[in-house]
Amino acid sequence: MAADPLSRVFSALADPTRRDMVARLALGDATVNELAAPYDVSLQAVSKHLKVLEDAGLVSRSREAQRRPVHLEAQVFDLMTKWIERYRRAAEQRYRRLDDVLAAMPDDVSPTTGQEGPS
Amino acid sequence: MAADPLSRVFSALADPTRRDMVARLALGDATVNELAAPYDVSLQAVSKHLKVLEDAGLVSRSREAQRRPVHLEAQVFDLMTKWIERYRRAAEQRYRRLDDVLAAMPDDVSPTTGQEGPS
DNA sequence: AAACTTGTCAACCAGCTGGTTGAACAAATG
DNA sequence: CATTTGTTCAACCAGCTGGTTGACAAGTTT
Repeated sequence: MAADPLSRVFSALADPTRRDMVARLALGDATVNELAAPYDVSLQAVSKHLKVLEDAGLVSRSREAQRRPVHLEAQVFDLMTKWIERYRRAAEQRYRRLDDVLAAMPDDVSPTTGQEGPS
Repeated sequence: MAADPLSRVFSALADPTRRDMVARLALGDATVNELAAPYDVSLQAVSKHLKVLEDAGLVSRSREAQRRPVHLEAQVFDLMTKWIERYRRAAEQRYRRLDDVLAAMPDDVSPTTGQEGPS
C-alpha cells in the first residue's frame, strides 16, 4: 500500500458503501457491528472497508472492552478540499474569463463572420 | 460502468496521473499528445485515462481538425465539494462540541475525579 | 474454566484496472 | 491517391479489490 495520501482518500471514498459509512459516522461514533447492520455483507467485509477508511486517515479506532468504536476524523477532508478548490477555482476563472469576452462582444458581431460593420 | 456519479468522480481522481492531468488542464485546454508528453506511458494509456475522466464528467472533448482538445469541466467538482462539506462540517461540529465542553470545564476539575472544588 | 460476544486474520475467487502491443480510423498534406 | 499526424479500438496480462468462508484472538459473563 504505497499510494500517496490523496490517492488513498479519494480511493476510499470511491466506494458507495464506504461513503455511506462515513455518513453514518458523521452522526457519531459506532462499533463495527453497528456499522455492519444496514448492509447485507459479512462482518469481515465491513472490517475490510473500515481498514481502507483507516488507512486513508478518514477514521480512527480505539478500544473499549471487546468493542472497537470507530471515529470519523475530519482533518483529512481538508486535504481533498484544498486540492479540489485549487483546480476548481482555476477552471472557473478561465470559464468566467470567456464569459466576460462574450459579454463584452457587441451584439451585431456574428461569431462566424467576425466584425464586418460599415466604416 | 454502472457506478453512481459520485463514485465515478472520486474513483477518477484516485489516480495520481489523472489528478496531474486535471492540474495541467486547469491551465488551459490541451490535446491528447500534449497531455501525454510528461508521462512515460503509451498514448493509448493516456487515452484511457482521459476516457475515465470524461466518464466522470470532469473533462469534455471537442474536435478541431484531427486533434481532440480536452477541456476541464468545473461543475462536477461541486458534486464532490457538496458531499465533503456536508460530512466534514458534521464531524467538525461534533469535535467542536467536545472542545466547548473542555473549555467550559473549570480549571480545578480533575478529569478522573469529577467536580470537587470549594463552594 | 466454559461459553458467548466482538472483531480480525488468512486463503481463496471473480471482476475491475492500468498497462502493453497491433490494427484501424479520421483529417490534413504531399 | 498515398502518406503522415493524431487518436481510438481490441485483445491480452498482471495486480488490486470486494466479496466469501473458516479459524482464532481478546474480553466479558456465567
